[in-house]
Amino acid sequence: MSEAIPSGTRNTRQRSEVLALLREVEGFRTPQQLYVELRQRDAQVGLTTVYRTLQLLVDAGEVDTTRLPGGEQLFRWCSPSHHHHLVCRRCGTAVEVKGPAVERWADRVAGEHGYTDIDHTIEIFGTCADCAA
Amino acid sequence: MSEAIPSGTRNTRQRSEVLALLREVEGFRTPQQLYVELRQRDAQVGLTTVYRTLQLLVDAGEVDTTRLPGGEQLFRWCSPSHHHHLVCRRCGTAVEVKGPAVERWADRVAGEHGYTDIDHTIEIFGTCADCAA
DNA sequence: CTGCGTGCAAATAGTTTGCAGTTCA
DNA sequence: TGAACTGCAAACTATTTGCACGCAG
Repeated sequence: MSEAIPSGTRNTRQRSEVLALLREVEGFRTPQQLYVELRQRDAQVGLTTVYRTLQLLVDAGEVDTTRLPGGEQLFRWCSPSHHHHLVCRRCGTAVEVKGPAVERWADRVAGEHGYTDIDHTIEIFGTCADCAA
Repeated sequence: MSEAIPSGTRNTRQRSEVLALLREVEGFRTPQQLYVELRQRDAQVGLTTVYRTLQLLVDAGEVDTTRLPGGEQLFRWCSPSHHHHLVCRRCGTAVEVKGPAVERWADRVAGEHGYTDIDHTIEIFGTCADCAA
């Protein structure tokens, strides 16, 4: 039932807690934030485990990761299709956005310069309507 | 003559060394790399000073900064106009690219979702022709 | 002169790892 | 049962800061 836990790994209480939280929140979170939120809901999970679980999920392609301009890692439960994010720099709420034209632009530009094995990062940061209020 | 050092600050040997190196190299560098390269050319500059000088230059808008997927900060001497980078993930060589259409897309998307005070990050990573050889 | 700049060493912050004890399959 | 998992504490990495001294203006 609690599918989502990568196969070949164990389904532990801690992992379920992390997964459950990730699926509930709507934006990106740092491992530290997740740790705090877990404690608030009385979920007994160590910070180390939060980090390890997140890494596990990233490897399994079940969560999406990016970085704050300041350098901390952010994680978010994420739909599998390729897209980018519009992230509130205050509360972390994120909106998934698509931009097929942008993808094409990136590939074209890279190709024109002789670059191969292209990958790209597009993040839009702003203050969401709620936080701006 | 060695203009480029932000006004209101002193023109020291160390700052000139950092600036000179930045202007010579063509790609992004981490503070640590710059520090090593400076020592190799017998420029006596402390790591702390490298960090402080880079911060100074970023504040003055004279260098451009971004992050490696791993999280370390990268700095590059950079032309003043707004643009993005196509960075070789192997050697750090970077090409400045412009994409007015992308800028507009980012602003429009953000606005549609009620976000304000927009900023964006667009980085394209790839392997340059030389490194692919 | 005089205060900004420098560099060492120590402090931080985020993240990772070693290891002994615990737990799932 | 026994390998995988957990969590504490310690290790690490990148970066920042405190402070006494030095040099630019």
